Amino acid sequence: MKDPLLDLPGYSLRRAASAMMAEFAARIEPLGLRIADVSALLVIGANPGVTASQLGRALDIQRANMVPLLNRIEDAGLLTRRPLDGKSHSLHLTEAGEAKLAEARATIATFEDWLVNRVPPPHRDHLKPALDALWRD
Amino acid sequence: MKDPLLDLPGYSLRRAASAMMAEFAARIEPLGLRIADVSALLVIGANPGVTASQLGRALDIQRANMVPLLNRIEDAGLLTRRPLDGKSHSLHLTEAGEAKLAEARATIATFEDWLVNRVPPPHRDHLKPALDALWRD
DNA sequence: ATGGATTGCTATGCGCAATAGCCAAGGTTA
DNA sequence: TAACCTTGGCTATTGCGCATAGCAATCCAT
Repeated sequence: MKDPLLDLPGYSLRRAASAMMAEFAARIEPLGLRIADVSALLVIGANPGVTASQLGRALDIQRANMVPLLNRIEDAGLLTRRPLDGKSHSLHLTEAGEAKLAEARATIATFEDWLVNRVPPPHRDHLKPALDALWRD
Repeated sequence: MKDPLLDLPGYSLRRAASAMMAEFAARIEPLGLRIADVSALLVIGANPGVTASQLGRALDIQRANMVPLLNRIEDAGLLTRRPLDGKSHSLHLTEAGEAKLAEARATIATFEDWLVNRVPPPHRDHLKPALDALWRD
């Protein structure tokens, strides 16, 4: 069957992202985490005390959608919210959060290696710069 | 703020795909179509008479999810379902469907050019092969 | 002819994102 | 200081894409 979609870079991007997200979600699920959780843990871990809105801006997640995300990882005992000035809250990982983050980092490293190694060597080093040009301003 | 995500090719892939899909959805929305609709129209247009399940396999969309998709473009008068053998249906574009597909193709061409040209020339030709390696078997 | 596979479908749920609106707290300007 | 606008966190709702489970009818292979 003819498939005109196979000529479209945009379609390749869509399918590749979908496949890789499914793979990563499967690898991170045993840790009890979702993809969005992992991204939040990484940023909080690298920036203890960030506020929820700062985190949302970094992840490009709306304020409204940060709420259930932070609730979930707080309920899991990975995160504490501390009132900062009566309006903002600062976010910090608990010890369990730090431990979970360490596990996640190992999973991420393995996954990223696996992903990059799927790309044939001649193209490998071009993938990330090309992708970054598509979304970073 | 430190952002460890920016070093991860997988994250770049996720963000790039999200950004490009949003852009394409915005460009195709004036035609009254969604991204999934366009992919279906393209494949049906190139393969008149395909069955719904063949189409679903090409697009990697579950049978169950094909139903509302095909209903929608049929209700829009773009598609006819013809009984093929009492079990399968063959799919054909109507004249309106062909016309809409022609419009969509123009939008797609413009979009794909725009997308590819966002990638700096040194990386440009590597993007699609790299992406294809991530999802095509 | 029987059993297994396929087709199209309903129903339902999940994950992620978007919008509109609310209230309290901060910042800015008159 | 008072009025104003903005920001932060939140609720509630919606949409989209995708997944699973199950069903009835049909086709196919042994």
